[in-house]
Parts: sequence; C-alpha cells; structure tokens
Amino acid sequence: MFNTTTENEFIKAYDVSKYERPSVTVDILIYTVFNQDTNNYRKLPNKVLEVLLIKRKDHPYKDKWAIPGGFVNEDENLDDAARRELKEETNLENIYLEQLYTYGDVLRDPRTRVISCTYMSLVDRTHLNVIANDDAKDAKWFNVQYKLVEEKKYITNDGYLKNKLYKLVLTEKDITLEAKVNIQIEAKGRNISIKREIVDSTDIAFDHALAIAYGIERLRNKIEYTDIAFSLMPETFTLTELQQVYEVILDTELLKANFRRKISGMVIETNEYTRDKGHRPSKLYRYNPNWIDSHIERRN
Amino acid sequence: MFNTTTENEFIKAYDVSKYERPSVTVDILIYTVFNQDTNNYRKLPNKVLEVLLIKRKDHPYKDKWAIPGGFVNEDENLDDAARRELKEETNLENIYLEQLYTYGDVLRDPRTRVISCTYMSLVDRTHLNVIANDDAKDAKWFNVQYKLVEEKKYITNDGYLKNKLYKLVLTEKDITLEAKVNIQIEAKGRNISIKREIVDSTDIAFDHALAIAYGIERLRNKIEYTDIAFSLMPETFTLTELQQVYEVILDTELLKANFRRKISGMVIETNEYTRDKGHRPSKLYRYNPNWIDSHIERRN
DNA sequence: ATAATAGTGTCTTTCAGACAGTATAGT
DNA sequence: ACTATACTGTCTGAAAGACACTATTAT
Repeated sequence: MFNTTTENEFIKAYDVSKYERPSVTVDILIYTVFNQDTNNYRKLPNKVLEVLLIKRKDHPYKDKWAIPGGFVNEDENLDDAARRELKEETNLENIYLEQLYTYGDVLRDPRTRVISCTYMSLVDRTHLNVIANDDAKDAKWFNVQYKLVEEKKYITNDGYLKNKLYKLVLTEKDITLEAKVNIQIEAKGRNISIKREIVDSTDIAFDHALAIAYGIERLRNKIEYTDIAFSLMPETFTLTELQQVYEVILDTELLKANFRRKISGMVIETNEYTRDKGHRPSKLYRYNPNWIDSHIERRN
Repeated sequence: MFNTTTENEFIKAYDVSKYERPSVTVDILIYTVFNQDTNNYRKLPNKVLEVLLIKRKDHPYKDKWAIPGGFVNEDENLDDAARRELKEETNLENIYLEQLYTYGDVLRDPRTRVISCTYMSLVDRTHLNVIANDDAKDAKWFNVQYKLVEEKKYITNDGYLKNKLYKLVLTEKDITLEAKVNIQIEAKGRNISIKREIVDSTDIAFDHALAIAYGIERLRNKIEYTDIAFSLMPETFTLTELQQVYEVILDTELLKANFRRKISGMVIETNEYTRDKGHRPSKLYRYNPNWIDSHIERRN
C-alpha cells in the first residue's frame, strides 16, 4: 500500500499547509455580441458573435489561441475562481456566469494531468473595459461561426450511428482559426451515448475547440427558453437589436412580427427613441425582470 | 482543520496510494424507476423514482448516506472513471450516462480539498443485478421525493430576489433522509445569478443533497424534450407504464389521450400484449430510435 | 423622393389541454 | 356483473409561422 514513496515525500505531500493545488483549472468562455459597422449611413450595423481568446506565450501550444483560465486556488471555491478569472480578463463583476462542462481526458494537456472546469459568461460589449484588448496580454475577440457541415447516419440492427460534423471558424482581422468537431451519437437499443471529439484543430490550443463549440450549442439552446440574451444587451436597446442578437446566435433569420410577439413579455418599453439613423426612429426597451413569473421556470 | 482526528485516522485518511491521483472524484447519481406492488390483484403497481445511495463506513459523515463515487485514476479519463464506477456499483455497461455538474467548494469535504464531478445515470430496474443491493456494501435504493415547498419573492429597485425552497425526502424501508435545498435567484438589472445551497441536510453526506436535487431537476427538464425516459424502461413496455414513468419524474398526472399523442412517434408497437392482469390486456411497445430524425435535435 | 428601417394586423396551421366515450380481460 | 384498465375521437383555445400592409426619418 505504501509502495515506493519515501517518508519525506509522504509528509510533504500531506502536510496540510504545503498541500499543492490540485491540477484543476477553471476556463471561461466569454461571449459577446459586437456591432460591425457598415459603410452605408442608412444601414444598421451587423451583429456578430465573438469569443475572447488569449495567445499562449509558453509551451505547450505556444502561439496558439486558448480560452482564458487558470488554476483554482487552494482556498477558493470553484465558482469564485471563475468569477476571479472573469474579473481579471474583463474587469467585470456581477456578470452572467454558468458552469458548462468539465473536461478531464488524460492526455488533454501534454505536461501533466489537468482537469478543466469550463464556465460560460455573457457580457454586454458596451460595458467592456479594454483589458480584454490589451495587446500585452494578447487577448483578442474572435468572430465566431459554428455550422453543421456534414451529417451521416448508419442504420445498425439495433439502432443507428450518427455523425454530425460541425465547422468552427474564429476570425480576428487577418487571423483565422479553424476546427472541426464531430458529434457521434450512437443508439444501441434504448441506450444512447454521445461522444464529442475534435477532428481537426490546428490553431486552437488544447481541446478548447470542443469547449467553444459546446458553449455555442448551450447558448443556442438556452436562448430559446430563458432570458440569457439580455445579458448580451446594453441597458436599453431596440427590438431590432434584440432580434439581431437572437439571429446571430441561432444563425437563422426570424420574422419581425413573430419575434416581437414572442419576446413581448420580456421587455418594457421606455419613452426614448433612437436618433440620427437615416430612417424612422426606433423605440428603446429595457429588460423586464418579472417576465419569468409568467413562465415555467427552466433555468439550470 | 484536523481537530480531533487521531494520528491513526490521519494516516488512514491520507494513504499514499490515494495521493498520486488528483483530489478529484467522480460521483454518480444512479436513478431508476421501481414497481411498487399493490395489494389489489386488479390494480397496476405504482411506480416510484429511486436513487442509489451508499452508507459511509468511515469518517467524515460516518454512517451517513452518500452518492457512490470514487477518485479518478491518474491514467483514466473522467468519463471512463464514471463508467468504471457505474460498472462497480451496478455491474452494468452501455448505460445512459451524462455529466451533470462539478462541485468544488473549499469546505465541502472536511478532510481536504475535493472537487467532485457528478454524472447522472439512468438504468432499467429489470436489468439490474443485485450488486447494488449487496448488504456488505450497504448500498440501497432510496425512494425519491422532491417538491417545492416555499417560494418567496422580494422586489428590489433594480430587479428581484427569489428564494425557492425544495424539500428532498429519501426513504428506504424504515430509513428516512431529509434535506432542504434553497435556490436563490437574484436579478440585478439584466444580470441574473443563481445560487443553490443546502439549508438542512442531516443524514445525507457532504453536499450530496444538492447533487441529488440537481439531478432530478435535470431529469425533469430533459424528459420533456429528449428520449431519456426510455433508458428507464425495459425492452418492451405498455404505454401506461411509459406514462407512469413520466408522471413519477414530473410529479404530475397526465391525461392519457394527450400523452399518447405526444409520444406516439417515439415508440413502435409490437404484436404482443400483457396477460393475466385482471383487466383488458395492453399492447406492448418498444422504443423507436429513429424518432429523433423528425425532431429538432436538442441533446447536450 | 427615396432608401432603409419601424411597427402592426391577420390568416392559417399546428399543437396542447380537456373531456367524453367505447372496449375488454379476469374474477 | 363488475372492476380496473385500454384505447380513441373530437372540441377548444393558444401559440407558431407566414405574409401583407402602413409609418417615419435623414439625406
């Protein structure tokens, strides 16, 4: 039982005060929506979904891009570590933050065994300080595109095997990072298992492409039945802006009248309007925090 | 920190063989549905939701009940550790298994910092071997009840504070374990944060009451838009049995005609019928794995 | 005037909820 | 015959989808 460890190592290892941090990190997916200006004075800016990445300065994955994160301190709750990291990266507090998934494959970090608990955060770009654009840290907002590119299904005698191949493209000025994520769904009798794996990820560090993809999927799911979209909005906004946020996350076009009917209970109108837009002014709205009362609560 | 522990206990607790591994555990919520026989020969058995718990033999929380789990081996993926634990407890493989949430509060284990990644598994009780009922391991299936008992809402000037108090009751023969879980939802402007905490948990070890509660909530959510219910069913089943599973998980009564319409695409009828039931025989059905094709896929 | 967006009304189809009714084994 | 369950048909109202129409600003 006490195999080859020396007494010294034993003591060092178990001396309470010297107990090293567990090799557990917290990594944060910080998503935001950004206005891309157009050249036409009349046209509204396009909205794009962005994620914050940091260029690694050391091996492994030197010069590749990674999700911000860091080790969990010994005396720090997991959630607190996530909040601390978020504050370090964006200088923001009291922001939407949700635990996503914990990645723990043995070889995901070539140095040593690292288990990473990922969180997802949504921030309103207008509230953002510049830390995240600090060149010294080499942190950049990358435009995110995530699309299904191939779907194959094989029927087996007691179920099926389905492969869905998604392409993730991250761009920032002249930098383009690409990865492919394969989602394998295996149905065997009544048992269904899902496995996600990176097929191809040349410029994204570790298995972070998986996390970025998973975050977008969660976002797409949750925007349908919760109010998370408002975490991406400024204090007041037009309904068209809100619709654009839904569209850029869901990657579809929505019909204006139907969209407005759907979200009507989630917003409160103000007396203010947009100005100087080269077209009819738009009424400004704010989030209605009491919306949830009229719905079946399905946070989690 | 190590207040009254004897040296002996200390050594035992920190056995070297455990050190090499990170202090990360995998804990598994194993849910099943069980038929409770009734005395009336005509009546169908009642179904109850159950979860597998293990009686702790050592400090801390000696003689309290805990979710089965254990340390992750150094050379073992997180998912593999979960599958291994599941196999050890139930002797089953290829079972529905899904990562749930990772608990990482500093003081959740009084011995040392332990981060626990929880998984949820759903098993068909008819396929179960007896390992989980092995008295030597003191593993028992507990009847689960989880209900909202109190809801308070305070309006603040920029949002609201909502407290939802849930009561969790676990029973097995003459053993009753109770816990209260408070879900605090704080809306401040557009930012909403959710905190879950145990208010009262006298007989359930660690923060496991939180995990059990969270698992049920996930189950209640997912049963509405996925096919996970079938992981709890035997190969063939009647539609009434399927409905009972939905009812016991959702803790509501459903109207038969509407339920059948809703799940009609998920099942395939067989030519077999139930017999000797003291009433009209019921057609047996099996799961239709191709159901998902006709739906928007929302696993995750 | 025009380009571009803001905002509303309404038709249709689909689906969830409610309820009433008929059918059939086993004692 | 009676009890308990099996199974189906249909009405209603709400919500989702599609589309057409009117309104208003800066240049």
